[in-house]
Amino acid sequence: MERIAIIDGNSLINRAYYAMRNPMITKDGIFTQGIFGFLNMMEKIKKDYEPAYMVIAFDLKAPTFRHKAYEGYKAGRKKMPPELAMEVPILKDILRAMNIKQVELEGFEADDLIGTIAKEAESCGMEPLIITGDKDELQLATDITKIILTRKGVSEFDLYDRQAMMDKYGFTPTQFIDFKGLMGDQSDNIPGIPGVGEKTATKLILEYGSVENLIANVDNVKPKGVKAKVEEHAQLAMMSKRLATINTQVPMDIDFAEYKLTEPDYDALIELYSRLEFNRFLKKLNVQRSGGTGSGDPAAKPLAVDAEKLEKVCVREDSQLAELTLQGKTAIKVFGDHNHLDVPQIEGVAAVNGDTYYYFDCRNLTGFFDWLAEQEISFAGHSLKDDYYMLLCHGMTKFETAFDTEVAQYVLDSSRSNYSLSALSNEYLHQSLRDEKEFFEENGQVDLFTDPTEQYMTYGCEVCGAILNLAEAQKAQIADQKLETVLYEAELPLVEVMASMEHEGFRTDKKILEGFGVVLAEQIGELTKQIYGLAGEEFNINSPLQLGNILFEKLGLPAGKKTKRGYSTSADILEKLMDKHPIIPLILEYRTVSKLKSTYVDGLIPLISSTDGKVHAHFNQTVTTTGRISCTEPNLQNIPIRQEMGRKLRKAFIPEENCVLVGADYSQIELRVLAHMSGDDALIESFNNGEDIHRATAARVLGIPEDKITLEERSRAKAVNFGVIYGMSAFGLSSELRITRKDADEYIKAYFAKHAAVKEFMDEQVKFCKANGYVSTLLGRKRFIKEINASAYMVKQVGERLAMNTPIQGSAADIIKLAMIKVFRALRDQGLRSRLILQVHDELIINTREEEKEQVEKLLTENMESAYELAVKLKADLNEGESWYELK
DNA sequence: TCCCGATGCAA
DNA sequence: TATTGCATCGGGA
Repeated sequence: MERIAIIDGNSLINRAYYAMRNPMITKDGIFTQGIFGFLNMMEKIKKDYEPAYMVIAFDLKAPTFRHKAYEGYKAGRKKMPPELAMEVPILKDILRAMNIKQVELEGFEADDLIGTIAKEAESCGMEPLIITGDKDELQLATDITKIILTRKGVSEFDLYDRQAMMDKYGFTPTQFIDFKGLMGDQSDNIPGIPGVGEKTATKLILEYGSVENLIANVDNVKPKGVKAKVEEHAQLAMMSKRLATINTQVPMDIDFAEYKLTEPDYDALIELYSRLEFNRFLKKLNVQRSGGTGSGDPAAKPLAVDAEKLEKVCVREDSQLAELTLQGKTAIKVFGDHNHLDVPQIEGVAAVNGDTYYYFDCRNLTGFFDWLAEQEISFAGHSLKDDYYMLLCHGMTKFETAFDTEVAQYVLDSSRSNYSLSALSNEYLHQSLRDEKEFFEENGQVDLFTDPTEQYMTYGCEVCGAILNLAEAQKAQIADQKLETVLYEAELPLVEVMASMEHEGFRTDKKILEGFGVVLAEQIGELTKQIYGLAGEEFNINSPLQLGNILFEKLGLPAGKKTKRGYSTSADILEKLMDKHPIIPLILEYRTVSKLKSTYVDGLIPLISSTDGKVHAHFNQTVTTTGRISCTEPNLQNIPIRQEMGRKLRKAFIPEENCVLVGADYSQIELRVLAHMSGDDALIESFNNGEDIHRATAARVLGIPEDKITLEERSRAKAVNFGVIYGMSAFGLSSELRITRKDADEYIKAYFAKHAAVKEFMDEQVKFCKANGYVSTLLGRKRFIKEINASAYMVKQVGERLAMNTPIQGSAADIIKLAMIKVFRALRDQGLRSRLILQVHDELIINTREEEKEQVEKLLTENMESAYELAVKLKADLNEGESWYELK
């Protein structure tokens, strides 16, 4: 007889949720314990009973026929907590991915659907198994239909058929309904007969068999008290029985073929399990999937490396190194602290080369880094820059990059926020891999008293294995998507350059910063005093909330925009109030000064390494959606320059001894890229003639000669040029230029009239993106833009702007990355000691040995200008100085 | 303690 | 209601 498992979805997830002592929650804040318990229970049922069919019944919010019969039905039942309510839709997604049928029907409870299905199944010759935490469903038991009732949450269960039920309760499943009709049910707010409890109800049922029969023979009922109660509440008892009766005649279509258990949608399931961090289920899924016969799943092909089968060598003595040479591609993972303030300590290095896994215990080896530098190997890693950084700190200088799985994934999809090896391992390999923190939490923290070698060795092998397997999978996708150029020509060669820039660092004069800090502190004190005086009270000037209240409530200034919390106090609002009150300029001044002090003085000083007096910023290659680099701790890409007061900070950034700073910045790189990509004749001609591009734009749009263009007109044209790059709107331009929307609209029209090719280019980007879901840069870098086909107007508008901006910003990023690689290589090839230390989107800075200055200036300019050939010349402007301040 | 909104710095 | 970032602060969960 084929079994069909019929599961009470709401009941089971409720039980699971309350059974768990500790809440389960993912790092993204999704509660998962209900789902987890549910799935465990389901797995157990599958294993123990091997049903051929399965269906899950859910309740709907809509009122049922019981509510209509008795308005108090289920009144006062406490609602599902929101944490659990959030889990239900996710569970439903999982069931869908498992290809398990779900049923729900307006006007009926899950009980009724379950009863109806069970009855139908039985009549079709199946053996129904009902899985629930709800005792009421015991009434559905027959000689064939069995009820599995959860006990102690969901970890154990009892199985009842008709006989088991009679043994336990002494009456039949049907009598169970009569029993409830008499004693009622508090949880469903079924009244029953007041004063009749479990004892009396049991006695009455055993004697009279049913509620109807009891009422018919009420005269015989003893004792008198009970008789009176039954007489008085006969109607109530009948109604209670009706409420407690599960409807097995629900009008629903039952097609058992839909309930047949089949193969799940593995990819969907993996995605969901990954998101829910159900690593155990993930692992089980892998086993099922690879063990499955002929499902024809391409992802089930054998992995390149089986970490468990590698020969494992632990190198703890220098003598072992002497006998060892490595060649060719090597997966690597360096274990060390990622400290940028001091020399990072390296615990050990894991490496897979060929069929052998090596773990080098660096705490015991003295010649390891010299040895490693001599090996003719190319590295494959995940976030190799971090490994390189640590190795650079220990004397290695040259690296060959075979592959980086983090960078590769960034090239495949730059919109992700999580590039962790464990996430990618789940997605590509369907193997769970703990991240470093999880691993050491599970295996005991490393401390002074325990030898961590064993742990690092075990974990390193898993990591290196995953890297090699992941790399193979990614390479195929890189080829499919035609991303080879951007990956192999730009991103991978850049890894070493980024590591080197971090390692070199930027020398920073702490004394200058501290001196600046003192001056700023004095100014802040003075401004604070004056502001308090004008406000008539003391308050936190840094709090937009408090400041807004002072300005717009107490002083009664006209409020501009509102924010979610209150009045906007941003600079552009305050500037409009400049003449309205003397406190305004003081606030703006205070803002400027305190920004400088908190972010750029107080924030920067602790990041200066005491070892070498430099800041070693973190450059990140996988953060921006467009292909730019980003920079943190500190962010050297936003050091002030526009205002003189802030610009003075740059005096603290200085070259090393006997060195000078040499920098060069691309002139109008994004507009040049636009000229090239759009092929706009007017733009191209202006660039080729070496014209001032903003002045030339103004002249064309306004139809007057260049030499008649005023500074005001030039500055407007400049804003429009920026606007074009950003995918401008009339609204955006109008607020930027403080002109009416209509004027801005006309300006834009006039601009596009004179730059038809630009307009055409922009339209084409949007059109392409709508058709293909992505846009591309010069090197073929892609950015997927899901907003582009959104139904909401605003969202779609955003998508269109991204489609217009990304090819330009991204292509400029491509070009400077190529330039960085060329410059880095040129410095090395020419045997120079000068080093690239910073990139700021269109600018490169080299810490230059004085004696190498001319050579460096030449190679920097030349390599930047020849990085990529465009329809217009690339121009780089050179600067030099004794501090970053002087590079202007 | 962590997280988000507001703000402001850069290209 | 203009693109891409990061750091700081206040204030609330």
